[in-house]
Amino acid sequence: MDRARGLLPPEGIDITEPCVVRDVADRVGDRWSLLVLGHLANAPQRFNALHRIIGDISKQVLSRTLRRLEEDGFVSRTVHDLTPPQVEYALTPMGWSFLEPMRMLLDWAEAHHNAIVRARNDFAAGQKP
Amino acid sequence: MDRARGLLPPEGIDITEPCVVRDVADRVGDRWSLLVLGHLANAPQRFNALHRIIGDISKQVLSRTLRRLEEDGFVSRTVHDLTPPQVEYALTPMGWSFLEPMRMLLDWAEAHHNAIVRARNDFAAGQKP
DNA sequence: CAGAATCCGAGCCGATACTG
DNA sequence: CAGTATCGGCTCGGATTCTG
Repeated sequence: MDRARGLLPPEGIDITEPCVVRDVADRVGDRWSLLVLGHLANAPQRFNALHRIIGDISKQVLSRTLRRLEEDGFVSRTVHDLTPPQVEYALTPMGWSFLEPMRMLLDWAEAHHNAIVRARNDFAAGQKP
Repeated sequence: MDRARGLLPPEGIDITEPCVVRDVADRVGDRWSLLVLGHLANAPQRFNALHRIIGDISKQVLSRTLRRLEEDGFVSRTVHDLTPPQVEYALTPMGWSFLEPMRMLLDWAEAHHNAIVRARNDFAAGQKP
């Protein structure tokens, strides 16, 4: 796949600051963050709305996920003082800007998902017998 | 940041298959995989060469990281039967193709690293006192 | 409605020691 | 040279229960 290579600078990829990418991977590489960001990209949502939409996430984990995303500036949390209380989560400008590389990743994942599954099976077949 | 919004389809982001992106995030979201892929993008490397270049990774963890990347088809492993033995790791075509979205992510991470650190500090300042 | 408290199990990371 | 074996610690995810 030489065309892929053509997209790179002569020296390949420069990984001089692993700590930098770690800050992103730590936040976004977990089980639910990408999913939550994807849903907030469709529309701002309240807590239980997100909980219903995603379905198989516990409130505990959703709470932690949202707070971490808020902590790193991907998501904003605004409290409307009503009864019953309403808390709305939305993407910050930084959260919006992250959607572009995120979309690249999702597209790549979808395009290569079958290849990954096949590679896994081939590897297992080569090890077992 | 409406320009970011303009890059998206009307409905935002479609997260209909969370399991698909999980297959990628599971492999690439860990502590070392991106770093290893970045170095193999520069040149194929042998085990101890990678170990020296990366520096602060144990042989144990490097071994596991490489095997998982091999298992999912990002990396190839070829044994040259010599004394002393030589094992060369290189990117597969799929591994090469992954460099493009990966580069997007790295660029974004570098561009927003300071903003993330600032957001973290602001959040901590808002909670503590 | 929007969480917090608590406890559990799984998996990853790391260091050290050993092997063909 | 290129790993494996073993053990420990830590964090993450999940289920359950309780609160303002």
